[in-house]
Amino acid sequence: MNIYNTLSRKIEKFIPNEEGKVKMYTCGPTVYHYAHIGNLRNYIMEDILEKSLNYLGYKVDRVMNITDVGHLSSDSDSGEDKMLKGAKREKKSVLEIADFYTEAFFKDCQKLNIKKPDKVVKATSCIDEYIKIIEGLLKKEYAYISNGNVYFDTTKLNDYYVLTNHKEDEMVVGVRNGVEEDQNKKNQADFVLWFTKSKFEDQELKWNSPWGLGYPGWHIECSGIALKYLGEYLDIHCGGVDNIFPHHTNEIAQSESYLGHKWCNYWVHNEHLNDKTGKMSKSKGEFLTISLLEEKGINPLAYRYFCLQSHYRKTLLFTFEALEKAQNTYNKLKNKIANLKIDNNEQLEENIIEKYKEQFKKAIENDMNTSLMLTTLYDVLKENTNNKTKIKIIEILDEVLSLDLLKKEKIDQELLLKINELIEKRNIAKQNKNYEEADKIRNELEKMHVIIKDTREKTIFEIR
RNA sequence: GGGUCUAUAGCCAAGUGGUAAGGCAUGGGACUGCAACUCCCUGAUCGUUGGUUCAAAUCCGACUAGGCCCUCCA
Repeated sequence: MNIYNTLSRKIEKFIPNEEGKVKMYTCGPTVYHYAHIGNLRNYIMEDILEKSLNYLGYKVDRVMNITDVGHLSSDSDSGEDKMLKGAKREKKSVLEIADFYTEAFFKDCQKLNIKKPDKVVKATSCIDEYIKIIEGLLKKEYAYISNGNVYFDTTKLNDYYVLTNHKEDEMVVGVRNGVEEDQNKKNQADFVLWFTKSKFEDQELKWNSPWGLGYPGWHIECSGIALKYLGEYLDIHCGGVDNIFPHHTNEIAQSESYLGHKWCNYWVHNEHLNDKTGKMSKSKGEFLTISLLEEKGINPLAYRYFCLQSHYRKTLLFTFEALEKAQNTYNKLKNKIANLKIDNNEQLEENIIEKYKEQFKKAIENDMNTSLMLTTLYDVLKENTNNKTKIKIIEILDEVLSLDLLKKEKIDQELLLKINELIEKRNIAKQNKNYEEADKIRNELEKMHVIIKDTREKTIFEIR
């Protein structure tokens, strides 16, 4: 497989440390609020990556963290803690908030057919690991203590800005509003590993440490969890492009200084979902959640399709119009597939299956080109072969795409009776040329989300 | 100001030096009582501008526009 590596800024051939196995770490959500659909684009693409690697025959060992502690909105020990802010907003404890939104997050994932990673780890469950790493960094003098907090000394590294090519003197400090500089740091680029001094008097979660009662800095969390669950050598680390700096840059600094060798070979970053004003965020513009889309009549899987049409390294512009079109496309595709009727005498054409498995593989290997993966689907539909073979191929491809292409809605028996009754009534009306009555029934069915189709033999229907 | 990414039809896109895939939308037609579904037909000098080359959407330079990052973030 070829994949773009932020470390080299090039598309590289993917070679894991251990043949046939992939150790993959993906930055998870901070569970202080619902995920918006922009966040979820990232998880959809990571899901495709994991499933693509499976498709290529790799055994993927994947870990995702849940940030349920100490996510400061600023570098200094001022500002607000996001978890705490969420807790205050809803008058709950930090842990209650974390549990609630973790569950909400995985519910959204489920609706989008995003597989839950085998290992999902809460940040608060690995405090000992962070302390161990910080102690190691202090011992090696990569870290120092200042006014109660422990900081990472970025001047100890030859190349701190491996991911970005930033030049320190040309960086603007506090470019974002509300960022305060921490006066305890020795250098501008240093970052906190452990806080004991906090201006939050009501910080709920604190742990004992060699440096006093406190809580971990944000970046140490991912390093700690990855090292604990995936070992010293990581193959792939994923996240959104906004995490390249400082989060991932700092992870590399901590982990490699602690380990004394290179840590992760491939850094894979997903581009954002933008609205017309730019990056979607929880703090500005419309806060679009999966539930909100559903309220507007959008199938979550149509949103998944919308994302797959594009490429993970390209910003994608969100509009309701574009999404509705994607839903239309998705429905058409499902219709076409549903119309493939199998004749029992049909034999699977293995050479055709192989041909498309290969085509799909090429799309994956081409830097995870999801748009080409979807094209493969359309090629299959047009292929000169029997339906049994087509369905077999679609089944194989859908293991990666996860669009429920072959899934039929389960219909409640009572509803089914009602629908058939109405259809029959309509057909009688039609026979009597009572079209007014026929159309009335059709409208009634439409209100029940039942779309009918008159075919030569009989009237069939589907539920949207 | 610095870093980084992007630019192909109304939209999403393929393309990896040999003369622009595919999908949706649009328009036309078949089918239908009218629709829907389905099927057939329907569109591009590839942001601008120099250069390299027999040949450039593709390589190089400049410019333009936009996104993201520069200590919240997917």
